Amino acid sequence: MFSQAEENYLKSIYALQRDFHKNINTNLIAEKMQMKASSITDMLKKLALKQLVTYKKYQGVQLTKTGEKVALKVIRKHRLWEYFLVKKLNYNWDEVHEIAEQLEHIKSETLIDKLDSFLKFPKFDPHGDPIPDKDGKIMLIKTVNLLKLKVGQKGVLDSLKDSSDVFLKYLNKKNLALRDKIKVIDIEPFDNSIHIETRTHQLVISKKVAENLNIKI
Amino acid sequence: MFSQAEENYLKSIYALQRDFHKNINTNLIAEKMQMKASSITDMLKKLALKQLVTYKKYQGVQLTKTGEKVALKVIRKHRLWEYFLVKKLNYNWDEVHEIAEQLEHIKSETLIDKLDSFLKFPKFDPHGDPIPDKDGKIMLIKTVNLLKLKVGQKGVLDSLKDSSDVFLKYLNKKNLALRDKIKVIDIEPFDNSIHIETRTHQLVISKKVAENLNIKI
DNA sequence: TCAAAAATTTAGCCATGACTAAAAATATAT
DNA sequence: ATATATTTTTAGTCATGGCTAAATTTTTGA
Repeated sequence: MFSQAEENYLKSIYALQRDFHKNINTNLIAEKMQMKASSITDMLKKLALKQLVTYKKYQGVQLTKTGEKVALKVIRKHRLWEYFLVKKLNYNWDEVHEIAEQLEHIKSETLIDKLDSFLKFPKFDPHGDPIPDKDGKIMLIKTVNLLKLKVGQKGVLDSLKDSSDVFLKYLNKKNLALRDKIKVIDIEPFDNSIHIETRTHQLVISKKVAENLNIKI
Repeated sequence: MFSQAEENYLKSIYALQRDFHKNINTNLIAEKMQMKASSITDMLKKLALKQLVTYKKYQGVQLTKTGEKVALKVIRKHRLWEYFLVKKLNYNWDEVHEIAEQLEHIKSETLIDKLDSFLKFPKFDPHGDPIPDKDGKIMLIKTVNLLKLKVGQKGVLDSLKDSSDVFLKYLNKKNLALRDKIKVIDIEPFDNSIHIETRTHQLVISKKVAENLNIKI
């Protein structure tokens, strides 16, 4: 139906839309996908022709209803495969992204629902992200990033903005895991670094780290 | 490392070599892969450059040691994924080929060995074909095709030459399964059709069917 | 408001891997 | 032995999806 390249564009645009809630521009997509802006323009024209995005020259893009449905299907596949890799094949959460990037493009009408059933219909992937159901319905948990908390406030680490292996390895090293209770002890005005406390230990994290931690209050 | 296209060529050449035990020519590959001979020539040149086959113009090809190793890795992946699809996701044996054709190209140093371990190191795929181990060693079972049996001779249906879904559905319909005991009751000289008997029933199969059934005596 | 900067698009190129049609080499049959 | 048939290769085309460099449009700031 759609090529791997097309699916990857839709997925990226979907993610950017969720983060920025506005028309997504060429450079943003280029940066996210680590490609050149001219390549993006080319593809946006093709996606527009196929009615997967609405695109007006120089005005950025938006997914159409169809485009969003396709994106959600790819995301569903990605997250179910990640769950499979971690829960059944004993991978660590920081090892599965690359492989799931490939598996998400396997074409079959039935495969992903059978996998879903085999896995007993998990609701969240190993990074805390919700898995869309077979109708593309996705459970949106309300979270804020840790930067928004004030001194003394508490919350639970729910999911991550960045799920790259470097970031995941950082969290491993610092002994931070999903579902950990986190309390803000102090905020350093000079560099916005944050002193936090968990059930087991205390540590200082940088602004950059904090903005990638989604907290449920 | 290698593209899907390259891997598919190597796999096809491997299969043809196993069937014909000689240099494999362009047309044979073209027919097996359902492509035009000119496309085959193009790719053979590329594979030769990468030392995956030895190729002399107009003389056909042979896999090199490396080429064979790559082919066996792809076959290992294909068969393990087929086993997974049938045993874990409850697919029927006639539904898994297409999906495994895609899954066999997933790139990862560790995935297939973890899958192998998860599946408890199966030795045969759902069509009775041996699964190469992680060193590419493959168990070769000595079989003959059913055409070779004489009236009165008995054997066990071990595996299939053709594993296409049409043929598998035929076997389902006729109630023939791997490991069935088969006895030749009569051979019709006019069209070489064969009257056979299993533990449960009798039937007549055509020459074409018979030559695709591998029998262990 | 308008010149410079930034963002975006266009034009043209490249690799991969398919194709057709024509040319060349090999095999076959009288 | 050689003409014909068959097989294989070559040459040139196409689609996909990247790229660079240049042109164009939009945004920004004095």
